[in-house]
Amino acid sequence: MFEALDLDDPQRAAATHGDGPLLIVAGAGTGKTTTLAARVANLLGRGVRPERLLLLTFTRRAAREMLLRAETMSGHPEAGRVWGGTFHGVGNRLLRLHGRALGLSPDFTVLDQGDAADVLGLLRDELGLATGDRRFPRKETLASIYSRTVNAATPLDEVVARHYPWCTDDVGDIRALVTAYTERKRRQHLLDFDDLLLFWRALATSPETGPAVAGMFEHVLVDEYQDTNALQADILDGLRPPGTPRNLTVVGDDAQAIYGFRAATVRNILDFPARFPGTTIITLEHNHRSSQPLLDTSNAVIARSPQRHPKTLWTERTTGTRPVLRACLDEIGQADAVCRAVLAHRELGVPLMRQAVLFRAAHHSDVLEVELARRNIPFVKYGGLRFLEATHVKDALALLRVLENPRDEVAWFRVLQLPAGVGPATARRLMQTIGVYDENADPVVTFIDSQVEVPAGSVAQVNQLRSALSGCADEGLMTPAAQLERIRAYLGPVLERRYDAPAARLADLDQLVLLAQGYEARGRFLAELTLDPPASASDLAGPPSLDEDWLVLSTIHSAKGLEFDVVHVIHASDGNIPSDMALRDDDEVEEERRLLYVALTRARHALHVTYPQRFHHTIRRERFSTALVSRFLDHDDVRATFDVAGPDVDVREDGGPAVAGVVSVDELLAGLFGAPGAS
DNA sequence: CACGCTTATATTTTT
DNA sequence: TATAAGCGTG
Repeated sequence: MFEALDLDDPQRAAATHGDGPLLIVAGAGTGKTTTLAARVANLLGRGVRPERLLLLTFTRRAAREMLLRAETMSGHPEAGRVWGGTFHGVGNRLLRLHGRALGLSPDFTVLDQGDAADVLGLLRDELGLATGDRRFPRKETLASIYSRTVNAATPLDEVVARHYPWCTDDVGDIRALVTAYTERKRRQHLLDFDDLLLFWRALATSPETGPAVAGMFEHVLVDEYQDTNALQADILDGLRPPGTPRNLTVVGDDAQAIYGFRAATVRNILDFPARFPGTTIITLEHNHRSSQPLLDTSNAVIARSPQRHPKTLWTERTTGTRPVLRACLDEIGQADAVCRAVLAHRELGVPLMRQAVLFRAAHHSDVLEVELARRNIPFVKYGGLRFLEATHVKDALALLRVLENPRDEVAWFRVLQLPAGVGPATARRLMQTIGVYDENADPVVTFIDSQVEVPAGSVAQVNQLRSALSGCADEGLMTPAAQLERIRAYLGPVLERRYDAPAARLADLDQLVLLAQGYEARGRFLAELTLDPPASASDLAGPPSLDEDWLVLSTIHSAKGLEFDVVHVIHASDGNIPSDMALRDDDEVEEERRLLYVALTRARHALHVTYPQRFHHTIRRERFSTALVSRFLDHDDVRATFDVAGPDVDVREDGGPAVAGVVSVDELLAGLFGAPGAS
């Protein structure tokens, strides 16, 4: 079955490898997705039951795509029954099945990073840490400190000293806070992202449950291994029963490690052969993606990385256009240059969907997005979408969460403050009254049935909340979507009271109802939404138009593993790549270099790298600074691989307004040919 | 005690 | 930009 598949020799060796640990060191564009999918297909072909296979990927989307390909390759219709997903997603499923042995209730609530920060914020108040004369770290910072400590498996003092030095004096308080946080999560059946990994490891390593869990899987395959952390490595270690062959396959590229901020460590790849004796190592160096001129640039950039596992990528596609490095006057000039290049490639036959604009931080595309909208160039943006972080979306989900887990304190705290006139103090008192903290109480029923004491002006609104909850709780047969419809009806007036323009927010709630369609169980919907939130506006609303073409905008992180015919990297200036925020030590700077490398290696045929020579600070509006090209590109040998272009002086001169005549002609033409309603 | 106002402040990347 | 903390008012 593999003969038809067009694998090169090392790929085939990896796909058909028998039992025992296998490390595939796969350079960018060397077809690791194909190889991994082929290996899954091969295992299925050898008679391994799909449900005895575990495929761990970085995103759920990656798992889906890989299993789809495996299904096509193998002609095996059951690849869908393979256990596939992220570490967190699989941990969630396993813990709902087997968590009872660890004292977990199977209907625990999963907290995302924001929820975790909210819990920490509540405790921060309760412990009186915010009221001192000293500033205490913000709840978001506290959540990062906690998460980093857990994932890096490093003592708190060290993490704080190294990554949060300004919090050194607060370590004692942070420690007390974390103790309270852990205790509260346990009492309220809450698991944060890190708990999913911690409990999974506990499940896998416990003498009681370990053998059963380890026995579930005959083969385990892990993608993007360079971006896993110490905790995840421990989990893999515990995932095979002692004395059986370690049928563990990991794929990764140390040159593409970009999740150090999440405590990922390249040690996992480097130490793999030592940790799993008898490891077979296969290196993929044959690049099937990029033309040689683009590889020359990528190779030159990564060659300066000091801690590199040396690899020489090569390709048969020795011809092709050279990449372009373009300095622009300012962000407007950059947006203009990108639009022109995008349209020029489209004229040459590259659809917008095969082109991507990549950037370091989500807000780097703001100016470009305005320009694209102005020119009627459709696009979807990946990364940086904060749909689930919007207050009104959190409110709706909090109502659902209260119904699912009546002990969920943060959800109650949010829900009870929805009626006007009820603030933090009243909410806290109500939570005591209805028994949120009482293991044997049913707070939802108590709240609905008993007359609780609230401020006189709030009675009517509290009754509306009561009736909304009872409307959802009454019927056990109501689907999550139907419950959300009821919640939306309740929240309508609340949003109208609170916001000037409630329409857009109500539309978000409609999206939420749509996302819930097809789910039978409320708990499952909540957990999956948390673990796999919509990654782009198109995930929510569907593509801009079904028969239309659209440009991809993405953070570099979210573009990991993807490829495009044409890639435009923007804001390639020092301060953005590398980010000013990531200059604390050499390790951080090197991670930024690899980030640029990841961006460059997404391109198949053409690559445009641009940077504005002057850009405005979004914070202090009046100020702008002069930017230099990224330090990773500012070397003669790197520049030599580019065609270098200067600013587009015909667009703007020294920051003045665009030439009036050009604009009015464009507007005239847009009026004649543009879509109805477009200016 | 809630809420609307002001001022200071810190900003990346994501499961 | 958006959140947190502080202050005055009802």
